[in-house]
Amino acid sequence: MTDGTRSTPATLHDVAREAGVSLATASRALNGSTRKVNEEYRTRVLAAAARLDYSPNLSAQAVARGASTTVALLVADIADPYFSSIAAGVVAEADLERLIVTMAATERDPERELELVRALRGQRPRVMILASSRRTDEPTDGPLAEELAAYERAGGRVVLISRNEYALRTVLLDNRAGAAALATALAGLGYRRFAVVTAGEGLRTAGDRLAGFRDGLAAAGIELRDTDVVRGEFTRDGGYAATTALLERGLNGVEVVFAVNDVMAVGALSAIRDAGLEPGADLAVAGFDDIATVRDVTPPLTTVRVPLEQIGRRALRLALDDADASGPASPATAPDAVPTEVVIRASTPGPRTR
Amino acid sequence: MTDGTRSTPATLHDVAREAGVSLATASRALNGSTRKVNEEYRTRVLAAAARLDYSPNLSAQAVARGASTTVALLVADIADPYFSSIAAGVVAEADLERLIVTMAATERDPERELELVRALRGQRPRVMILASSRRTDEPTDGPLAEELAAYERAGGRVVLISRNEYALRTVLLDNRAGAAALATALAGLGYRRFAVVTAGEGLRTAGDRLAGFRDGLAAAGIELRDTDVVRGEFTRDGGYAATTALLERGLNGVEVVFAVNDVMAVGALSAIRDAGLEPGADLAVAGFDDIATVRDVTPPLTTVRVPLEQIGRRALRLALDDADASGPASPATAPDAVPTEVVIRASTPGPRTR
DNA sequence: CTGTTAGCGCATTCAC
DNA sequence: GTGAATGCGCTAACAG
Repeated sequence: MTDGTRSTPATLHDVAREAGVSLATASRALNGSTRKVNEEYRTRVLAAAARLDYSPNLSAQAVARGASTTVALLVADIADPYFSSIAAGVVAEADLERLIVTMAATERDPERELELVRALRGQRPRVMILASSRRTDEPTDGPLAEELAAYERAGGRVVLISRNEYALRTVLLDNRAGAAALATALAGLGYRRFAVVTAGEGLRTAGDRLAGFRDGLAAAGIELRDTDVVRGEFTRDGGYAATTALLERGLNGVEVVFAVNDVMAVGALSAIRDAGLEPGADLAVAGFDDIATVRDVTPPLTTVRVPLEQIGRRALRLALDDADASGPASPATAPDAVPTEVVIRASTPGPRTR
Repeated sequence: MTDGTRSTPATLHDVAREAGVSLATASRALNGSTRKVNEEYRTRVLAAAARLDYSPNLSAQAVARGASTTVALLVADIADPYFSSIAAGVVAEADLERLIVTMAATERDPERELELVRALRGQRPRVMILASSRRTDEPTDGPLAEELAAYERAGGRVVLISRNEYALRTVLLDNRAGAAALATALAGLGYRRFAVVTAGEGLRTAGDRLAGFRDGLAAAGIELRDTDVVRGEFTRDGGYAATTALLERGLNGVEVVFAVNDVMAVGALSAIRDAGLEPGADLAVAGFDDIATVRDVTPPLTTVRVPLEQIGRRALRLALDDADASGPASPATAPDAVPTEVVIRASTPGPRTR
């Protein structure tokens, strides 16, 4: 029961007094490196701490130690399965290191992102992970770069996910190669006329995937017409709207549409169905990411698998493992890209035999 | 460029010296309440801070002020859309208050939850939000309750989401009434034979929804047979497995299956389809939560809408708004439950006319 | 308004 | 091993 007795939390000082030992001893018993304190005192301190409901003040520890136990994570949208899966990975790995994760959402707004980086930097997090989307028009020497550099100079470690236009640690996701492989696979299935549903210009990820898809088609001797590239927001509704626009304009022979991520692809599926057509049969659909739900839509979605949770884990590891302060990896020693894999499902049954 | 020059972050002290003012003045110029410092000094301090890339140390501020700017959020599984939507709401609302959210995942393990609460308490968060699932066998005077009580006694505010078996602030989600309304609606559609896919015993939310569904059926003069209640994990795969078991056992006339949450329902849809049946037509399906994806599955899922993001926002507001330290609301003044709404979609077309 | 000073809670030197 | 003292970065009285 929480009665009205509002008191301040017990401090280490209180514990020391209660146990009849010095502050230093209490500190050592509760945290100090490996056992250096008499077993008797030790148990007395622990008992006192339990009795007083003592909980070490992490802020105070951080100040005294000059180092926090925090990891900052920036994503574009927490409710988006792409980001929440990455976040789950980061949190899981952080937990192993007894690190606490703080999370913020940029909503894909570069200014917000900058503000958040600034604010989060105040935490002096051990690591800062940026999973939020990078933009093509983003200068590598702008204020964000400045901020990140300052953070690193002060001993922080930043990890980018996906692209490494900055000279910073990066979990490389080869969007371009993945999309190319998808295009190759679809061409192998016999498709010849393609359309792409992508995000508005400016988003690196979307741009790379489109470019990669073009690469793959070109390798198969297929050209992607600019008029067959439609754009929408990088969301389910954006995919729905763009696909609807494509349909209204008239397919003109397009057999399959590639949406640059799965949430847009799912929107595409619904748009096709709402237009009275049958996804897969009348118009095939492929996505990218392999988020959990694409197995359960109808037809199950062909996509490019990206190990989202692992990416999150890897991002944290990357920052923690080279604690030798050797600085960010140079492009030459850049880590291998995370492996992606084309997964063909029923949404691309092969072109209709007529 | 981050060159090798690794330095410690600039401190307020540095800024003060650089600006040629006292520590106090620098502090006031950068944070101190409304303008009390000479405009000239003010700009000088700001300039110095910018020049030095100064970023206030939040930990130090927290220690000095005796109050943090942190909100701790506990969820069962970050990648689950139910929780990530709530989290998105919490983060969005926290952002308005310039509060930082720290997140942890209990993985539905009560022991983990306790550990996490203990660990998070060290942050001295202003608010602690528990969205992780409560269990029926959970004592209201166990160690978790103790821990939460201690936290509140020390001035913290905890908010529970869903159930209020504890005497703590709660965002009430009337799972029971929602499920009852769903049962009523389905009965109104003409269904007479029901099955339920639920989680293993012990989860409050699952239990309440099952009970409510029973209530609703009973009101319609329909009995739910115990043999028509199948259990699985509280996940998509759990729903899939349980439904598969139900199908293998034989439907025996069951017309519609209610899965106690949408992720399980989505699994049910796939299980039905994989068994060679047509969801909706051969076996209707209903879920609970109205997560984003259920509009895009086939057939679109009948469910009970729960304003997940709003719940997250409301949880934070609840904790912040009664900063008058009046303590947790008594049951009598408990806040209204969040409104839920039955949403009938194509997955429950009404019983087959044979 | 500004500067000086005393803490905040804790880790960690340094003597004992 | 243990305790006393110093300092981490910052805020908040407290005097000027």
